[in-house]
Amino acid sequence: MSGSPPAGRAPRVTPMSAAPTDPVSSLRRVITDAVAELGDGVAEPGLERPPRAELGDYSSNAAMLAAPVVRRAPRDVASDLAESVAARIGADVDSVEVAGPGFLNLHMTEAWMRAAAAEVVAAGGRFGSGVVDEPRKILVEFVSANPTGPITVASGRHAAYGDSLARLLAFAGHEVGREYYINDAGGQIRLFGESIAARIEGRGVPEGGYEGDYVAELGERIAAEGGAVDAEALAQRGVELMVDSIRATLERARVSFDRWSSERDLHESGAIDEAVEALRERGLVYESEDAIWLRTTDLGDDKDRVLVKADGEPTYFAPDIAYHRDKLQRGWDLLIDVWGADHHGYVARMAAAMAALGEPEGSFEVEIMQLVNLLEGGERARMSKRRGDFATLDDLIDDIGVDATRFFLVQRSHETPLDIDLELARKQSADNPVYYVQYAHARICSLFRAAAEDPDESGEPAPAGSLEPAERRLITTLLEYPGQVAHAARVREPHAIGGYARDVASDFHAFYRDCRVVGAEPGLQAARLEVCGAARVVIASCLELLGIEAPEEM
RNA sequence: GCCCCCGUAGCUCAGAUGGAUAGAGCGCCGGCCUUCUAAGCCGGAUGUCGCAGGUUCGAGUCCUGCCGGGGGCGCCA
Repeated sequence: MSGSPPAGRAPRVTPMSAAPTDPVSSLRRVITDAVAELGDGVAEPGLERPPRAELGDYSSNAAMLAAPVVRRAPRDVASDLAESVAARIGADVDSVEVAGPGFLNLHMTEAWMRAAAAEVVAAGGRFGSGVVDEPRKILVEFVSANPTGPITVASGRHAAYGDSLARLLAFAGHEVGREYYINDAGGQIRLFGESIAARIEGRGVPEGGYEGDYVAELGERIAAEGGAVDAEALAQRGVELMVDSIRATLERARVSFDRWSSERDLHESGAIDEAVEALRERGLVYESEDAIWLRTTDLGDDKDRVLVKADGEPTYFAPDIAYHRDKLQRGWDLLIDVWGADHHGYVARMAAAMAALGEPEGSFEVEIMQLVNLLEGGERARMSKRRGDFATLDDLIDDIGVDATRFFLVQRSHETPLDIDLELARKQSADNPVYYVQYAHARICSLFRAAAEDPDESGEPAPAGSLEPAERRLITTLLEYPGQVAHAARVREPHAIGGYARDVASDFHAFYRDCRVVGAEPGLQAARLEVCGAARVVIASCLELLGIEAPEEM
C-alpha cells in the first residue's frame, strides 16, 4: 500500500473562530464580575441548574467559595452578592434569592427566556460551537485496524468514537485532522500473504494464520487478476483490497479520514532510520545483545524498549515513533491516539518516546477503548480477527441500520465495556433511544409544517404569564448546550452529547404535551414556534456530532 | 509482583473545580389518542453509592488501606 487515497466525505460541523456569547455565559460573567468585587483569590464560581425547578432557573455557589476568602459567613456574603447580581442583571431577572447553605438562586424573567430561545434560533448551527478557550491543532488517529481482515464491531466502536470525537473537537473550536495508520508491514502481513497463498493452493493456512472465508475470496479475486502470486505480492495486493473494503465499510458508517498513512512508506522513505537517528542524537539510544534500545526508563517507562531487533528488523515500536514524529512535523500540536484496551501496556512506552523526541507534556494523549459485546437473548459473541467467527461492522449495520449503530456505539463512555442489546437496537419504538431523539426532531418539523398552513402573523409579543413550566424547562435545557459541548470536548467524551440529546428530546416531548403551538392565541404561537425552532437547532446539532441523521418526518 | 480501569436501583449505566432530598433508561405495575406524529406522555415501587478509616461546614466525588471484577506487563502487532 503506497500513497494516500483521497479522503472520504462526511458531514462536517463548521468550526467557529471567535468565541460566541450565549445567554448562560453572559450570566456567568455577571456572577464572576460581582465576585471579583469582593476581592482576589476566589475560585471561579459555578453556575448550574438547581436540583428542583422551584429553586430557580440558575444557581451559583459563588458565596460559599468566597466566604472563607473574605472571612465571613456564607449566607452573609450571599445576601450581599444577591443584591449586586440582581442590580447587574437588571430587568432580566425576577429575583435573586439566598438559599440553603448560601446558594444564590436566580429566577429569570419570561422575557429573558423567550429572548434566549430566539438567540438560539438566530445562532442556528453555530449555537454551542467555538466554546474552547485555547484552540489547538489536534490530530486524531483512530481505528488503524490491521488491513488483514474486515472491520469488526470492536473497530466499529473505535470508528464511531473517533469520528464523533473529531467532530466534537472541531465544533468546540479546535483545528482537527483525522488519520488512519495502516499497519502494512511486518510479520502479520507476511503471514497474511502466506495465508492467501495457502488458500489459493488449497492448502491449510500456516500456524497462526488467517482463516476467515474472506481470505479465500481474496485469493480467488487476486488469482483472477493474474500476475505474480508469490506470498509477498499476494500480501501487498491483499492489503490493497482489504483497505479498499475497510474504507468502504467506514464510509458507510459515515466515518471518513483526511489521510491514510502507511507503515510501509515509513520503511521505504527512511523515516524510521531518521527517527532512530534523532533519538540517538539525544543520547537515549544504546546497543545491547545485538539489538538497538531506547532508554525509555529515563522517561517514565518501567523498562527499556527495543527499537531494532537483533536480526536487523525494526520492532513495531520504531515505525510507530517515526509515524508520530511525522505527525508532529506536519504541524499538529496535539496527537490523540485511540487504542484498544489490549494496547494499554503500550501507552507509557509511546509517551516516553514522545518525551524522547523532545515533545512537551500535553502533546500526546491516548484514549483507551474497551470492548463491545453483542447480546441477543443473553448470548455473547466473542470477536476474533484471526479466526473466522467475528462479527463485522457491516453485519451490525445490516442488522440495525447506520443510525442505531452509531448511536449505540457511542452510548457509553469509551473506557467502559459496552453491551449492545440487538433486540432493543432493532426495535423502532420509544424504547430505542435513537428513534426517541430522532422522533422529537421529526415532530418539531411536523409542527413547522402545520404552522405554515396556519401562520401566526399577528406580530404580537407573547402574552404575559404564558411561559409554561415545561417551556421554561426546555429552554433552560437548550441553553446548556454550549456548556455540554465544552465539557464533552474537554474530557473527550462524545457519549455525553448522546445523553444530553436524550434529555432535550424528553423535555421537548413534555413541552409538546403541555403547550399547544399551532392554534395558540396570536403572539403565543409565534413565540412557541421559536422555542420549537431552538429545540430543532440543538437536536440537529447533537445528531450531527454523532453522525446520525435528523429526519424531518418518520 | 508492578501498572491501568471498574464496583451507584432487579439489569445497563449518568453523576464536569467536593455542595441542596443521589439520577436516567430498560424491566415490572397502572393510566392517557374527536385537536399540532401514541416511534409520545403521566403515575407507582426499588439504594448501607463494594468495605473501613481520614480530610472538610459539607464526600458517590478527594486521600489511605482492604475486598471483589476486568485488562496490561514480548527482540508480537
